[in-house]
Amino acid sequence: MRRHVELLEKNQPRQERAKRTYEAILAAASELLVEVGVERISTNLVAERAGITVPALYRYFPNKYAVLNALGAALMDRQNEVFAKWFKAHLVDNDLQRLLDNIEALLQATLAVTIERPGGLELVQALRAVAPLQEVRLQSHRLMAQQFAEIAANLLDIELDEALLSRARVSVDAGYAIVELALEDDAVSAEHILREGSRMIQAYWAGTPARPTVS
Amino acid sequence: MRRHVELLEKNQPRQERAKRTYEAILAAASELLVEVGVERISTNLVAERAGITVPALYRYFPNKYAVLNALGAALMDRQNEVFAKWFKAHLVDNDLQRLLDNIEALLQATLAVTIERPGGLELVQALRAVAPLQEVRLQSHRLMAQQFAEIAANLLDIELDEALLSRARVSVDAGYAIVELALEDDAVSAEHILREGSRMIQAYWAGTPARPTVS
DNA sequence: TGTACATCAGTGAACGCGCGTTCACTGATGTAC
DNA sequence: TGTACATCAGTGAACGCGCGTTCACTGATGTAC
Repeated sequence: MRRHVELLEKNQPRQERAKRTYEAILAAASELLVEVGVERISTNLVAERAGITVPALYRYFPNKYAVLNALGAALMDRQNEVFAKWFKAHLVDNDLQRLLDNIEALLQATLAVTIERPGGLELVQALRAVAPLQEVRLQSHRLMAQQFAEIAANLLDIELDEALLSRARVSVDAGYAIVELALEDDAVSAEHILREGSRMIQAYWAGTPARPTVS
Repeated sequence: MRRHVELLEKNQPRQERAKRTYEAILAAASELLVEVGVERISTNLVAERAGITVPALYRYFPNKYAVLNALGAALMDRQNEVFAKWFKAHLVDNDLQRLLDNIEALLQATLAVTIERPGGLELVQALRAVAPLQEVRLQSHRLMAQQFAEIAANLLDIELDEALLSRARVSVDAGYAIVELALEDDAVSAEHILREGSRMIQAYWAGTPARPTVS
């Protein structure tokens, strides 16, 4: 029913000038995502804002979805990076509890990465709502859940089965829901929301059965 | 920056024929939300699918956002209704534990209501991503959080402060995140996700301090 | 170090199309008498 | 019970506009010699 949309980029920028153009396109798209929204953004608008003509944009991207895809992939990479750094910083002595104690820091860092660039929240919401872009976000969440589940299986000395993977995935998606909630509703306190959200995830994992230690 | 968009409906359908037309518009919009997505849906497309001409659509709605707003409001109403019915069914003997024990049923019912009509998931995602429609969803979530917090304050005999409200809101948004996850990723088992999600919310509330009973 | 030239990068102009929106109009409905 | 007629509902045609996309072209860059 829904036609396939090409998301791959076309020519890669080679010269210096081209790289600036490429970056200008991404920056312009970010701004417009905030100003006019996904449903109104267009290649014409992006090119104009970037200070280039439309055919110049077409040199690098086949359509607007490819532009948003590039932006989305970059954000997902940054989020995955935050996740990896967090493990590196707090995974010591094979201690799951220590990891859990620092979940609030993970949510805060994820929030920070998302608002760092203009249009971060709008981009995440667009990745959810626009079918051709959904896989970018889903893959990122699947990857994080997989990594989380592997580490948990390791620390708890239990098998990585579907139940554990579901647990991890629920945690990942709940974590992002909390970050998005903190960003999208001005009526709530972002600080309180992140704190409560991390408590929820902590409480959830506190009840995970570990293999009884043989002494 | 972002221009104001009129969401109010114009003329109300009065005659029988008009009501059929009105319903046909909503049904067509639902279908097209699935087929072409929010970013591609248009009044022209909706009118054509509904079997009417465009000016007939304009008789009832000022633009496509108003159509989506009407659909969204209807879905939010249904979700609020599910929430109210759930309380009615499981709130007995002032027992919070009993309520928590049945959270999975609430998630299942919410999921059922969302897939009941075509385009349910796509609509929820659109409500998130399209700025003029965001308030519909946010208001619904705020309302549920408020109701949940009031009941919890009552049952636990504690004060309804911002912390409790944050708790309730985090629970509500986590709940919807879980339902959406179950719907949007074919790679996961909806059943497992709902079960784990309800366990998470249960674990979260299990740690809520109640006022110590005076004996 | 200088420059010829192949390649890369970006432009101007044009196209057909679907969009949102409005108009004066015809036809359908339902009710007052 | 019948019908005149006020009101409601929907149409056909038209508009200007921004959209996506392509073309033959000019200009910029950088490197081989």
